[in-house]
Formats: sequence, structure tokens, C-alpha cells
Amino acid sequence: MESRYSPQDIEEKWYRTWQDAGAFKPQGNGKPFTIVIPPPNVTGALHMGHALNNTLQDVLTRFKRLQGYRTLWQPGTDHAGIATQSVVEKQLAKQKITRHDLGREKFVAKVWEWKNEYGDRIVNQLMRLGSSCDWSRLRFTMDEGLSKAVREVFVRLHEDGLIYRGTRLINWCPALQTALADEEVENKDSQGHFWSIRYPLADDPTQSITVSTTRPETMFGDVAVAVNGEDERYKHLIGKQVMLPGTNRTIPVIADEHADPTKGTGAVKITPAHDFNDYEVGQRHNLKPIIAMNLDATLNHQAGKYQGMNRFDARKAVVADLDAAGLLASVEDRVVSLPRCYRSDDIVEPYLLDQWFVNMKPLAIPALEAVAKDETRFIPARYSKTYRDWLEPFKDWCISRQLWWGHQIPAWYLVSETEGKKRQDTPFVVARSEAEAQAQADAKYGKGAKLVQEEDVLDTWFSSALWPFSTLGWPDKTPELAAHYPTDVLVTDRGIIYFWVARMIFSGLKFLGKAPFHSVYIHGTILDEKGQRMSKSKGNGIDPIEMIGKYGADAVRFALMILTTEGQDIKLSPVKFETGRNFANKLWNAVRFVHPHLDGNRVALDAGKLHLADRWILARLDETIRTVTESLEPRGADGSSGLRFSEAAQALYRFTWDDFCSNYLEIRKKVITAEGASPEKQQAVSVFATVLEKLITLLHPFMPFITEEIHTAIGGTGMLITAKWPETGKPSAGADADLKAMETLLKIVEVVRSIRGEYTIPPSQATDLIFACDTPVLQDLLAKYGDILGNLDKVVVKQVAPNAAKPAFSAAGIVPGGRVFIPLEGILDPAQEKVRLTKELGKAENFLASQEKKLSNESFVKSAPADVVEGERVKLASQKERIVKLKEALADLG
RNA sequence: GGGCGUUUAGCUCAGUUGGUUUAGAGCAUCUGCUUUACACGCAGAGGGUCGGGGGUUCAAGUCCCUCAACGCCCA
Repeated sequence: MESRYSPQDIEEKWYRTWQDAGAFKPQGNGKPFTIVIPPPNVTGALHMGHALNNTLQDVLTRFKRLQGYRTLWQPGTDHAGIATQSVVEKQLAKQKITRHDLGREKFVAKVWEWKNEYGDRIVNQLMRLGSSCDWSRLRFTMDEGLSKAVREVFVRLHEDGLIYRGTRLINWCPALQTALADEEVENKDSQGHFWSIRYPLADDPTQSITVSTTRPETMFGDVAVAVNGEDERYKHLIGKQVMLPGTNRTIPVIADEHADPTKGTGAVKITPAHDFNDYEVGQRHNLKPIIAMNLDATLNHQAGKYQGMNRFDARKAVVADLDAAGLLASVEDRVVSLPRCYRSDDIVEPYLLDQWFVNMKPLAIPALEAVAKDETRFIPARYSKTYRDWLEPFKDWCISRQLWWGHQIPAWYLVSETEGKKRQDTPFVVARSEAEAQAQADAKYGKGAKLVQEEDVLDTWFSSALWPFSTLGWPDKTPELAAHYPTDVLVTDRGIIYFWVARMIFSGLKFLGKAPFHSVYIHGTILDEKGQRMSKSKGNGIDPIEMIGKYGADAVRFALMILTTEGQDIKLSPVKFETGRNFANKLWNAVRFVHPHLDGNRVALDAGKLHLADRWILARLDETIRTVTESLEPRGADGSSGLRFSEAAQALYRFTWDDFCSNYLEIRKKVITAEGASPEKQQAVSVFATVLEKLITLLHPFMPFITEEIHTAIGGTGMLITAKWPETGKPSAGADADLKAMETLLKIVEVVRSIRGEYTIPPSQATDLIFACDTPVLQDLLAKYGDILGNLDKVVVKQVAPNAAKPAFSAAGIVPGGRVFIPLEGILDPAQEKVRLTKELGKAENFLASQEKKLSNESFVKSAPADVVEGERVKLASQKERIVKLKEALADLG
């Protein structure tokens, strides 16, 4: 074995071996455990967020697999409508071709080509990370099977009256030329202006009413001016007509609570076709909306001479002309919140259009109940509020997109009625297939009705919402669906609780009658060192694949897990992976040390022959097994949630580094490396091997590669990936006593090291140790296990006796139950020793004082639980004893 | 404007239902080590009025109120 662990040499080998052996497939007769992957965009490349997200899932999957569950981690990718279409359009643009040059059919064929060529990049990157997905079940949201599920859901929702087509004010992205859902719009502040414009009265143009607006260019869609009914300034104008400047239209002044007397002039223009608030005002007052803009965000015929100008130029021109006409009352600078498209960043236009919608209320109510009843639990729990606050307003979901890449809506219009365009009243049928649609149309409109399919595609999230069951074969009744639905844990980040998690929950409830998972684990966001989000534009990203190349996949995984405390964001920098790499190296070298001694020394453990250190490490291992198992458990039988990844990783780190390597290995080093094959050596080697085997099993979910390599190196049978998760042994009768005894010995070790450190005694130089013990128990312990001190400290135990005298020129250390003396003739500086001991004494006296104060407080003694009070008394006594001993030692210095 | 989170050692973070001695870890710093598993290591040391203020309690980093700063989400 090399002195440095090289991950590069083994990772690929083991991944292939696992794959070839079918180790990632559901196996055995255990209870199913299922996770569906949040499908990454097929255009995507692995970033640190993915690395974290998928490591978490892999840890759980491997943990449950080792526990004997029939484990399925279902992988797949998302067709990511807008993102993927844009990627291919950009590629075409290089050849000066637009998708319209190609036409829909050819363009979609191009996207498929692109997907087939580059779509497995992210899949390969997930493999580099060690993800143990069942790749034989890899799905894509545009697969035939998943598309069938999409059509089925659409048809059924339509049949139930939960999908409808209608004219509503929607969010329109002029750059992408498509409608968006509310969640796809991000409001961002920009520097803008607030204009006040005079609208002259129709019956007396010398008078006017001044309206305030941030969007003067939409005035050609104005249908009214609203004032607040309570606003004394305008009461006399309500019901009058005003001239709309630049047109020959007049519009009424109406009273509506939307007009806020405290803002601007208190009068606002009402443009129902281009503003969400105005739309509602228009509805309240039965005002017919006027569309003043084209879909490319240029003004239309309503705008007269401004027709054809884009919205920004038009704004400038309109304002300039109003100013020239003396109708501009004022302009002020103002920060305005602009709605922007989350994909193109273009400013979104509210636009009145025919679109398809999902009626949310009937779906949302059961989804809210599922979380309220704890059928599905968010971890951290606070995200159930985020979820509730989004679902509860029951806002309908606009699901149609004017894209080419996606699931084409399974609705067919009657051609004879469309007259070349679809209107809201154009008849249509909704069906699972064209043939079914034809049959329906024939029945409804007479044989041979000509049909044309809806051109719009569905929101990408419409198909993602079905992911937990469409990937398992639904709507067919497959064995996988029966076994693995509902799944267990969904692991994702908070950014898509609305987009995805909520929609999966209501879809699962609607179509399968059960929520799709019992737990939703929301992990933190990966940030850079300064606490900023990583992004391509900022260039502050850390590439996980580069990190895997540099530190190894296990190191990357382990570092991420140790940083994953519940829901907290993670400030990341490459140095953090050094922790993981160093840890892997530590483990590797422990194995390397014992490796040559394994052969011929493996025997059954004989309790009677075990050394204290052997029994101690076995007891500590038991504790560690318990901690790790409890920390990882997603939802225990008692209903508790574990998923404390950092806690599990740290318990393993501590045990491996401190207990197993620093203490156990150092104590047993001499015995293990001794020539020949003594029974003691055999026991020590066998304890080491036993602990190591269980340890690498516990570590396997976190560091699959190195642990599998070690498993083979130490002659393990089969593969570790499908081994058995360690059970905690029955705590042996003496486990507690052993843990205590070692604790006492380690305290002495610590005191000795501290003294040696104080006098900078080089490790090569041995010192003697004299121990004056207070109890026979301690005397026995040291007599029997003095070798522990000898192996951890460079000391020779010279004397252990109740009345051992302090040799001249020796340093003293106090431990509970005794005094340690280290003769240091020629080294000891009495003055230095005095300073050291005085400092210790000072600390002890301070503590004693606070302890006495506490115990002299009657209400403490009266109110605190008896065991707490007793504990304080014990502390007080031992501190008193310590002070006496320290004073003695000081007196001895003269 | 509303909601949520964060604030503990120079840095990054732990700290379960209030009660382990004197609040922990990793990194960084300082001292000493070619001790044949590991310098990606070993041993030791220094470093914190737990954001400010108030309250509850015998007891507060932990519970309540309030203020401040930073961040995220929604409007």
C-alpha cells in the first residue's frame, strides 16, 4: 500500500465494478426504500449544489441498502423547456439560422439530436461523484412513458374540470415570446421614474385631472381614471369623462379603492390589459380592456403615431410629446420594482391572452392537509410555512407555453371554426391521442370533423410534478409503482418548494391518493467564501468535478457532509476539501500500518483475553454505531427525524481519528508489530480488524470508494456496498466501567503530555513517572494497564503507590484520584513550575468559589433536581481535593 | 411593507428538551518533533464579557421581549 491514498487510481474501477454487478438495482426482499432524484436539466453541468444534493441522497441510499432495504434511487433528467430550447437556438444562431427558418418539426428534431449527443454529460458527472442510482431505470421527462403520464394527467384534470382554457391577464416574456407562470417572474428593483400627466376634462379642456404612473407608454390602453371615493379633491370629478391625450377617445373618472390618496396625485390611469391591479379594477367596473401592445412589445394601432415603436422608445416619445403639449405635470426619480423573466431577464409584460390554466383550489386543499397532518414532513420544519403560504392563496396555474420544445398540449381544435386563429370560443376536444380526439370530435361535431392540435406546450414543471410516479411507470400498474410509491425522502433545496415540491405533492395525492414522500429534506445553499451565491456570471463557482480530480470524490463528499448542518447555507472554499482528503489519508494509513500483520493473526475474539484498550475501543465503536444510525435515520419508528448528516460524519471523524488512530492504534502498536504470533497480538490484530470492518461499513455511505478498496485490501468477502450495516452489540456488562477506566488513564496521559510540553521535552527523551494514588482501584488499574501510559506518553512508570513521595526536582500534575510526578532534574525550573501551578490553583479557586456560591444558595438546593445538586457537591469536593494537592505541590517548591 | 434565517475563538461552524467540571471542533497562529502508518502527520500552547439591552428562572449560549447588522423569500 502506498503511503498516500490516491483516489484517482481506484474510483473508476469501483464504480464500474458496482455497476457491472448490478449493485445499484433494488435487491433482496427487504422493505423498499425509495428516493427520486431531482432531475437535473438535461443541458446542465454539475455544480456544487448538485454535488451536495446528490451526495445527501447517495448517503441515504447506501445507508438503507446496507441496512438491507430494497433500495431504489430513481435517476433521470428534465427536458427543461426554455433552457434547452435556448441552448439549441443559440447554436443555430451561430449559423445565422432561427428556429422559424427550420420550422417546428425540424427544430424539435434538432433538439433531440442535441439531447442525444450532450444529454448524458450530467449523468456521467453524477457517476463521478459516486451516485448509486439505478441507471438502468434512467428516465427523461420527454420519454414516451413520461409523456403518456403527462397526457393522462391533462385529460383527467380536464375531465374533472380542473384544467380550463380562458382569457386572463398573464405574464408575457417578449424576449422568449411565451407566457410564464407567476413563479417564473422575479421582481427586481431598478431606477425608474414617476410621471404625472394631465388628462383634460372632456367638457372643459381648461381643467384636468393629473394621474401618476411609472408606465406612460401604456396610456393607449387606458379605459378609465380611478380616484379614491373618499378623496375630497376628486369627488366632484367622479363620473365625468376625460380626454385621453394623443387619441380622440374619452374615458370616465371612476371611484375605486385601488387609488391611494397618499401616493402620487392620488389619481391613477386604469389599463386593464397591461396591469394586474388595473385588470381587477376593470373587472369591478365592467370596463372592456383595450390591448395597446403587440406580442413583441411594440405598440399597436391603438397608439396612433407611436404604432410599431418598442415600449422603451415609445415611453420616451410619449413623455416628450406630452411635455411639449404642456400635459406633463412633473417627473420624479423613483426606484421601481420590475417583473423580470427568470430565464431571459427581459421585462415581463402583463398581457391579456388565451391560455390554459389549472384550477388550484381543489388540488391545493388536500396538499395542505397532507403537510398539516404530518403525512409529509418538511425538514427543517419551518419550510412547511413557506409551502403553506404559497399554496393557500389558491392562485390558478398558467400551464401553456408558446415554445416548441416540450409536451404539446393534447387538445385539438375544430378547424372549420378556428378561421385561422384560436379564439376563446373555438371548440376543442381533449384526448390521450389524435385518434381518440378524432373519435370524440366525430361524435360531437359530425363525422370527418377536421382537427388541428394545440400548438402550445406545457410548462416543464407540469411533467416534473408527476416525477415520483411517472418514473415508476404510472399510469400503467407496474410492480415498481406498487413497491416504490410512495417514495421515502425527497432531497432538494428551498428554491423549488413552489415550482416542484408543492406540485408533486398535490399531483401524487390527486392521482395516487397518497403524498409522494413522507419527508422533504431541504438542504442549504452553497455559497462562496464571502457568502455570495455561486453563479456563472460572477465566476465565483467551484467546479465539483475539478475538486473530485484534485481531492477525490470521497473527500468532496465527506467535506460536504461534515458541513451539512440542518438547513444552514454552506460557505465553501476549496480548502474545506482538505479535511476530507486528510481524513481519507488518515484512515488509509491506519489500514496500511496493520495490513502486514493481518495474515495469520485473525482469530475469534476471546472476551477473557481482551486488554482494556480492546474492550474500550469495542465499546466506543458501539456508541459510534448508535450515533451514526440514529443520526441518519430519516423517520424513525417513534416518528423522530434524523437526517443529521454533520453529526453522523463528525462522530465517524472523531472515532476514526481520535479513538481508533490516536489512542487505540498507538496503545496496541507495539503488540501488533511484535515478532511472532502471541495470543495477545492475535487478539489485538483481530480487534483491530473487527473494528475496522464495522467502521468502513459505517463510513461507506460517506466515502464509498476508499472503504470498498479497504474492504478488499483486508480480505473482506463480497463487496462492501452490499454488506451488512453493523448492529450495536449488546452493551457488555463492563462497558461503562471500561469507558470510565480509559477516561481516567487518558486524563493522566493528558497531564503528562502537558508537563512535557511545558518543558519542551523532545519526544525522543523518555521521562519517569511516579503516581501517588488515593485509591486501591486506581492502583490496580495502573498496575495492570501501565502500558497504556507507556505507549501514549514517552514515560516509564517507576512507581505506583498510595504513599509515593514526590521526588526532588519533579513536576507535579493533579488528576482525580491521584498525583503525577515527573522527575526533571536539570530541566525543572522551580520558578516556572511555581507560575504554572499557581495558575492552575487560581483557576481551581475561582471555580470553587462559584461552586460554593451555588451550593450556599438555598433556593438552588431546594428547587434543583436532586441529581443536579448531588453532581455539584461531587464537583465541589473534587475541586477542594485538587486545591489541597496543588497547594502541597507549591509548598514543596519552597 | 410581510415572512424566515443568521449573529458563539482571527476564519468557518457545532452546541439535542435550560443544569458535565472553567462554552467545543476544524482551519489559521505560536512552540517542539525525520517517535519506521500518516508532515494530507505527532505532541503541546495561546485565543471567546456566546451581536446590544431588558426580562423569566435556584440556574440562560439555550426560553420570552426589544433593538441592531447581514442574508434569503414574498409583495
